[in-house]
Amino acid sequence: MALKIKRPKGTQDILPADIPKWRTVENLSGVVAEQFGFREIRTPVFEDTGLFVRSVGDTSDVVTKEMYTVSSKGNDTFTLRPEGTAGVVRAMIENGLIHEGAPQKVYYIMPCYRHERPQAGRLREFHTFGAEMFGSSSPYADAEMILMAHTIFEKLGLGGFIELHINSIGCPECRAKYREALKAFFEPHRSELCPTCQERLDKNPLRLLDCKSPECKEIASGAPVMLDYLCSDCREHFEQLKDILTDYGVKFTVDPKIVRGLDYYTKTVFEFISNEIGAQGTVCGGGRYDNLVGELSGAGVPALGFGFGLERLILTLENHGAEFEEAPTCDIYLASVGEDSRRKCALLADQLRQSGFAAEFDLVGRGIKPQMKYADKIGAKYVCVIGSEELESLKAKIRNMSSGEETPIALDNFIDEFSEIADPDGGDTEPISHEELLRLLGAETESEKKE
RNA sequence: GUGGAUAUAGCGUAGUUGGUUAACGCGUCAGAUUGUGGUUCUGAAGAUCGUCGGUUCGAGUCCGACUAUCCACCCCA
Repeated sequence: MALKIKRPKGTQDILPADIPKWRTVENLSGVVAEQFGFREIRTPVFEDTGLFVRSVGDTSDVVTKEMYTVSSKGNDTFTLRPEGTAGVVRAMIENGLIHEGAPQKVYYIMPCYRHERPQAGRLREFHTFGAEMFGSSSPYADAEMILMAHTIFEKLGLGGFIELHINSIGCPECRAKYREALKAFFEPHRSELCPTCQERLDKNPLRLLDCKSPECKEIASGAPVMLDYLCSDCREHFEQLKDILTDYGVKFTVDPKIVRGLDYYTKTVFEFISNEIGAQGTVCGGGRYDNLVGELSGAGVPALGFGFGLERLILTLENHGAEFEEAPTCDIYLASVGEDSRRKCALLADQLRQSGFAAEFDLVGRGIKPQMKYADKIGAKYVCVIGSEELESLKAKIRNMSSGEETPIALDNFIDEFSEIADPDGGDTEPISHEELLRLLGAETESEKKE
């Protein structure tokens, strides 16, 4: 009986046909990040459990019920990272990079893991693009991060479909005052709140604000607003940020309900929201976390960052009819008739590849006609049939599969002659470069505007 | 953890008020005169109808349980 092995719940296979859209998003994000002066960083998939408990917060849902934690030999416990920031901050501290010249700017693309019930736009293994900046407390840094995310979405053609919401949750001082004000406001309504909100009232009153139960919403509608409690420093920071964004022409909505579920945020928090991919509309989230580096290392280094979910971004992209085609790679298919000719095809394919071409030949023992069909299906640019006649005369024909045109070619000078036929301009087989990709996408968005 | 929906060949679907060999499209494979693609035509392979149990002379079709998936709550990317 065949074993039925299924992929774990909440995971996804990314198939060859899906790769073009993934590469588009990954490459474009990387190009933009590097334009902003960010360099790529890669950190381990698992970290010491304590790192997440201390950074994400020991009362957060992520830490209390969504982590994949394993115990290692000995007494150590490790956790599959539920988000990217903590590990990156740890790496920056551990490798001394936070002491290099400020600002330090890094970006990353990494899988993350959270044990939740899967649904549209929510997986147990998901991929994030993230960027973090260390050493600047200027609101220009906040704007820089937001502008960078904004630029990526614009370049992907999603400008009109993703909205930016921003808020400030203040520093520990003014937030503490606000928290007291919230408690004072909700306390009289305690019995009317939903059970989870009753708990929140004691543990994290801020979270009361984005409860979706109608009763809580109703009560919360009259609650005090964080923005009214900001200290002068935090208020000034937020005002400047709004001005800078306005200068950039980046549209935003001030949304006092954004509080974020990760404990390390201070001052600026923001989300980019797509309203067409189901209930999980937050494509991108981020903010400032000025105290996290200090809590983990003692060094007072202000920092901020953001992350977006590649799956959610791709969902948004697909919902707007963006098409991603697989680019055919095969330059030449060598069709064989019989074993002697197949041997010749195999050797020729090897030489072609060494000369930089993508070459294929029959590996399953098909007849000539099915081989032609196969060559057509994989999008081979050229086909050469090599049978007994060609082996004797040493002469064959190269067929251009899109035009049907045939050109004679000598088997004993195959590589050179094929290079001239297929490669008159001197080389086009390189994978697409970042610069090229950016140019292509830039050109596309411009032409779209004209239309 | 809590709700709701769904479960038929590799994929997408049809299967009327339960009735004999479960249908169609795509895909796969093979042919349509001698060694040649994209169209068309013909044919073939491929399904214990999610699993287990029940009702019935008879169940893909009704009932129950289980499992899985999806959607939503929650949370967040």
